[in-house]
Amino acid sequence: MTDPVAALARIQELALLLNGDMDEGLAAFGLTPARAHLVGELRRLGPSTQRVLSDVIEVSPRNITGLVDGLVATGFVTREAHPTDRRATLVTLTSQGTAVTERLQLENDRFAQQLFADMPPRRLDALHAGLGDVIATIQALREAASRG
Amino acid sequence: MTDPVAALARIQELALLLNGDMDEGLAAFGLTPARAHLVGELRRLGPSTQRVLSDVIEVSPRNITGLVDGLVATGFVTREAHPTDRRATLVTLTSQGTAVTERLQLENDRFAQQLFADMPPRRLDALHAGLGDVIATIQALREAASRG
DNA sequence: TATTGTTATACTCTATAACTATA
DNA sequence: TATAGTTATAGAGTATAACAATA
Repeated sequence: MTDPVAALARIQELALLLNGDMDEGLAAFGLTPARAHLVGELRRLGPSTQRVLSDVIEVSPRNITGLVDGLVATGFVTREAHPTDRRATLVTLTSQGTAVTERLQLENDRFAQQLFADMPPRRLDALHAGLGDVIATIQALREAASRG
Repeated sequence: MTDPVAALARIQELALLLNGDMDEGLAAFGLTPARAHLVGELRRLGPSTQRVLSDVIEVSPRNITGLVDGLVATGFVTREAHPTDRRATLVTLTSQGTAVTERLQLENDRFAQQLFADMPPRRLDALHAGLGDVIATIQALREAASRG
């Protein structure tokens, strides 16, 4: 009989560990967490206006200006003229930016393999299912809360 | 047959969700994550010098000065004279600080109950065990990496 | 008029380095 | 000489508000 509080504590401990590792990994590539987030969305979306990035990342337009400034200075992205709207700029991954995001993805996948290499498939299935339940429950609780 | 990459992705998604919820919860009590961490250690350790807090939280002494400044300004802690070392100050939780940390603890526990209320005990056990394995594996990988 | 992105301003978290007061 | 905590300085992430250029 596992104590729910102990189970949550384990999730929280794991979140902390992964966060630390992730931030270190990003720093090794010259990225901060916030900039990596932006670069990741850019990879998913393709060239995007700052306005779109602001909506997707859920951060103020002013903040996007700062993040893009940093990424331009470190060579991950460029600002290009928008073809039809002269108010807007298109933020575009450089080849370096693309290469780094791809390597990050590969590292992440390799880490996943390492992490579960010794876990029996049954146990991995159970873990995956349990995590899915927890995520679903959190989302349900959120919706209930937001509906009042 | 669960894909390890999918399992890691779920852990990362969950970490993100919990982080967001946690930060919101703290903000509702007037605490930032960094200040909440300090207050939590203070609860665990009792009145402590800034030097000790710097070591425990693993953050520069200068940063502790800033965090304590903020917590003093918002009424969570006080700076008291150290009884024997006149260079040092003892950071002490106020009654408000104590009350808030206790409420945070209660909320966390209540959240854990809610989160797992509908999960069968077997499944909770499996999740708990799987998480323990993952944490142990990460720590082992870290040690291996730090030994070169 | 509404929208895009900027400048202006401010707060938090983080760091290193130099300095003061004490040990 | 070493330690505790500060001031000085700097960079990153976050926010709101005012403003320019453009739609």
